[in-house]
Amino acid sequence: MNASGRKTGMHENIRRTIRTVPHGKVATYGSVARAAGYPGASRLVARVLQSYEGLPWQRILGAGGQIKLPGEAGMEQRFRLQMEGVTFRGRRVNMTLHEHLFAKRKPAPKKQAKKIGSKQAANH
DNA sequence: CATCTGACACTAT
DNA sequence: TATAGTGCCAGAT
Repeated sequence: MNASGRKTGMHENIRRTIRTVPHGKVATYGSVARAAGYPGASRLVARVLQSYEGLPWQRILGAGGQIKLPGEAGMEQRFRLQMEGVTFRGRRVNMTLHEHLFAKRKPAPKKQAKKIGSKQAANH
């Protein structure tokens, strides 16, 4: 990692978080961002979804369970979700039944002020 | 380095 | 419920 701090790690964290959303469940951009450790970076989640392949992108929705994908892509997302057993309430997903709750996470990835003696102290 | 842009979120109207 | 303005964050120009 960089002395300055993490860099590519952000995308990696977000990707990992997205993969934890199980089949038949959904999450929102905002909740994924928080769970990954980047509260407020909802737009970053969207960027990651477009940048990487192999992610369960259909399980990520806008606040309230709304599909944010425009046009046909949005229709496909809805279709895929329904294939997974996800139900809708009008145009939005019934979050009450399908929202995936992430485990609590650190408020932020801030640089921990040197915590304990580090791994070296423990020595291997 | 300044701006613009986008699969967003939140609040006010 | 729909629209508009503001805040966010990183990548592209």
